[in-house]
Amino acid sequence: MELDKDLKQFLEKIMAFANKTGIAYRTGDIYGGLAGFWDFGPIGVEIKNRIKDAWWTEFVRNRDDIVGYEGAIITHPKVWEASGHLSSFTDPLIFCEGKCKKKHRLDHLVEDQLHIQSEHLDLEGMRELVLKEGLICPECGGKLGKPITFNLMFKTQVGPIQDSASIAYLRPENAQLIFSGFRNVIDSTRVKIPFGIAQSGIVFRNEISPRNFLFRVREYELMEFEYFTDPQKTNDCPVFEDVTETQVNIYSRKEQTDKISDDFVPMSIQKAWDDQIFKNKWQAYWLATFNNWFTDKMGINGNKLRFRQHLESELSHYALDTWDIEYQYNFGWKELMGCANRTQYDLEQHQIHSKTKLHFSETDETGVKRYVPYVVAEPSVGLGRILLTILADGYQEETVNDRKRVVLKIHPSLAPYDVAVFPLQKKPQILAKAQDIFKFLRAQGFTVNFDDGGSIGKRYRRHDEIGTPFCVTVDFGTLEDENITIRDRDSMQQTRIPIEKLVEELKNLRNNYLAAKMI
RNA sequence: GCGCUGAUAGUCUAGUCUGGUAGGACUCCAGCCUUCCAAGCUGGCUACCCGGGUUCAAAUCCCGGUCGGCGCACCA
Repeated sequence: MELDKDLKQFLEKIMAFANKTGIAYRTGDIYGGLAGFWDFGPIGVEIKNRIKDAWWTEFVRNRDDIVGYEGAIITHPKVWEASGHLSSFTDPLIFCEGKCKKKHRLDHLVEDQLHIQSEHLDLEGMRELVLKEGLICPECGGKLGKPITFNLMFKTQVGPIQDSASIAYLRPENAQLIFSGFRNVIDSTRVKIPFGIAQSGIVFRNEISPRNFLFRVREYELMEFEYFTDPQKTNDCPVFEDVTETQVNIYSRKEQTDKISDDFVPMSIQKAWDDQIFKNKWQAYWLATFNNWFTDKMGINGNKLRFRQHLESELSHYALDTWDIEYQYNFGWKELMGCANRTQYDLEQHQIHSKTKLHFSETDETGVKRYVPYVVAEPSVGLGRILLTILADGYQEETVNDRKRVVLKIHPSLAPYDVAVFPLQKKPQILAKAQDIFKFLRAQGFTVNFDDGGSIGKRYRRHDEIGTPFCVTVDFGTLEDENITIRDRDSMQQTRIPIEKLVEELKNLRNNYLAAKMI
């Protein structure tokens, strides 16, 4: 059976599937749900934790140049003042109640139509002007409604007294915790430039319109790091060789604005660098490294990934150049990961606002050198988006014996269970033997599920659906010869091996999963 | 946030127009049977998104809200 993943309904199918299998549910479901917020169920939390662990292992534990950090969710308000988030995100808006229903910046309307400065007016002041001066919608001449203040940040108060001094914000990104904690990290550890500081944590954004299941949400876990270099050596990337051969799909500004080519171009990282498509070598390195991590460790189809450069008009206030790695969802090519070159902007801002020196000192042959480090790359990826991508990419429907088989073909290292153990029959000796193997595998560090419910076929299907890569079945023969059957999720092939080789075999199968798939 | 549209068990759905005992399939649970790919039989659990209104009577009609989808807008 061919499953058309481009269909508009595909994501709804994934949502129903995730709900049914215990991956994700609407939060407060019994009360009707809350838009933009999701709970993760028993299966979802396992997959999620494995993705997170894979990220941390790859980019923190297994690297000499990146250290970890974990900042507070409710953040010192000055942090957002310094970063520019506070001033950039309190736009007063007003809606047209006439024909066009469009939204307008109220401060701009007041300035344009009345030619007065709006800077010192609050929302109420501007509202009075609208009524007094009879301002109308500049689009269609319709009546204007009640104005609102739009801020992307969730606000809260700290302590029992509610006044302006008690206002604090839930962080909309982890990055500012890293920047505001930068001084402490360089003072308390022996990091050497170039290096990165990584953080995985929950962030909050009061999105106007949450959409597409786990894709656009108001609370999510962001895994990101800031990679700092000497501002004079932003292109000194000694590990660039590791990625030069990597083949990626490039969708640069040129492809997006040229009428002639409005499609991405496949090429190697080396060629992209030679053709000056990237402005910074480290940024190219990190994008390529993540591309490989998505395909090799997350098992995501590389043909559905592309590198899209932000247009000038899209760039954030702090960014010199930003590239997204996009995935081709059924609802279009959308950002899976962003990687901005944030320059020295943030550290310099915090240096000014905090009156604390945020420079790095190092000694070389020419003497002592001091500088504010330069963030060449900030690879930033939402955990929920990876989970969604893995579900969308791995969900398959096949026809087996005229019946539908739903199988989640996710990388074995991300599956909620490493292996399931079944007794072929509920006979006491077989049950006991299966229990022994179950306990043995668990003691060996595998995440194991024991299932003796219903028929053997039903158990295989149940585990196909949640992505369990291997099932081990104990039968009468096992009692005689100590052999069991390993059944492979994707191919449904069965192999009979001795119990003593089981652990080794499971590890081999898991480690060679992608290579075996290629053949 | 605006416009259009929808919401019935864990899942898929019938019933809504035309108000009158909410039905089926799959899943799940128990039992029997069977024993390497969702087999069969019997039994069981579980639902009209929420709040008002109209009515003798509302899943059904009306109003408001919530949540989803699509489009627009938004996405530093």
